[in-house]
Amino acid sequence: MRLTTKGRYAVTAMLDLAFHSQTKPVTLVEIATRQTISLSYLEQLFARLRRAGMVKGVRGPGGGYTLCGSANDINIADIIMAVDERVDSTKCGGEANCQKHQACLTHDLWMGLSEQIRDYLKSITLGQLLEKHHVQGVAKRQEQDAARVIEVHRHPEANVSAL
Amino acid sequence: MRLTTKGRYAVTAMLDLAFHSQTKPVTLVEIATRQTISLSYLEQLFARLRRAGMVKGVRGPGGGYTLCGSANDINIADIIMAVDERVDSTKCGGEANCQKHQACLTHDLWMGLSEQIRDYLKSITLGQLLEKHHVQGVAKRQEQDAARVIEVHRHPEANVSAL
DNA sequence: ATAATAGTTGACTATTTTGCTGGGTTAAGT
DNA sequence: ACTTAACCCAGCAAAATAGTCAACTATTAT
Repeated sequence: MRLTTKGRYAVTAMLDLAFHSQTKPVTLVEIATRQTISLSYLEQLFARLRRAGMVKGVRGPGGGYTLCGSANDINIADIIMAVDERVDSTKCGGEANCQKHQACLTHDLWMGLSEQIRDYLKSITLGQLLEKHHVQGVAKRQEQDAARVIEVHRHPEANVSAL
Repeated sequence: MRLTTKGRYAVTAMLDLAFHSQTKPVTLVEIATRQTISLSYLEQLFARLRRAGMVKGVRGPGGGYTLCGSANDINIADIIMAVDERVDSTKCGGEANCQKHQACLTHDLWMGLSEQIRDYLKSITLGQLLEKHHVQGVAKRQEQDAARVIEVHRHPEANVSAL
């Protein structure tokens, strides 16, 4: 399991998609502008995500991408692995032909850790993240509201609508 | 929090160090040969680890590196962050000047996830990994012993010492 | 039919990271 | 003095990352 900016881009885009594709397909152009990711880079990422069966492309006017299935059925580990292009990740790929015992020991340790991380990310779904964020968002808005109440007392003209 | 091969090298080297520096300092040459990492790359990694206060260098003959403190006090997240050279990691670095609300929302989501991963890795120490591995190692050896018993019955000449 | 939309593909470039080489200098033990 | 090692650089080649460009194909609204 590797965590790079590439995976972050993919997760971010999928989050955006999950958030906006409730009613209609979302175009990559929208995601690109919202998330400030280059369109063509998104195209590459979504090509992999589509091949992994996580999103579905809808052609023609009004088209775009939608999630395949519910946001609650899509976990973070799968997204990252879909775009990450697994490359053996070890020099002695689990083979028994590795003479260097010590190397294999620590190598085993790392693999175990990596697996733990993967399991962990597998237990987190897009739906959970959105849900969690929703809660946080509400909390944050409440904070801001409270701050605005205080602020209004000093600068009554600053009472702008925040959303 | 990023997980790359660089971090893996660092964790691997630290595991090796924790395992072998019980009595005396361990030279980078030893680690390099055991873990098949280039000496100069190790030097770079250990320069950072030293600056982070995780290892102590001892010069001169009989010198090498030792852990600063117990293996139970060194967690994985700190090792990775020490070598990883934090580079802002976000375009709108938490600033309030980011107009793109939507971008910040999903960005927040990712940051939250990243933090969860970091907390998770912070909860795992070198000592725990070594301990865990020790248990696994014993179990694996027992498996192999059992397999050898079976094997001996078929090919008595294959009774080589495995360790 | 045809134009518009939008995905598909592949090649191509710039930048960054990675892993490594080799040259030193400095401190400490013999 | 001499050796052993940490320590410190400057640079470098290969790979990965991030992004670009352009031609192409499939779908659908009109």
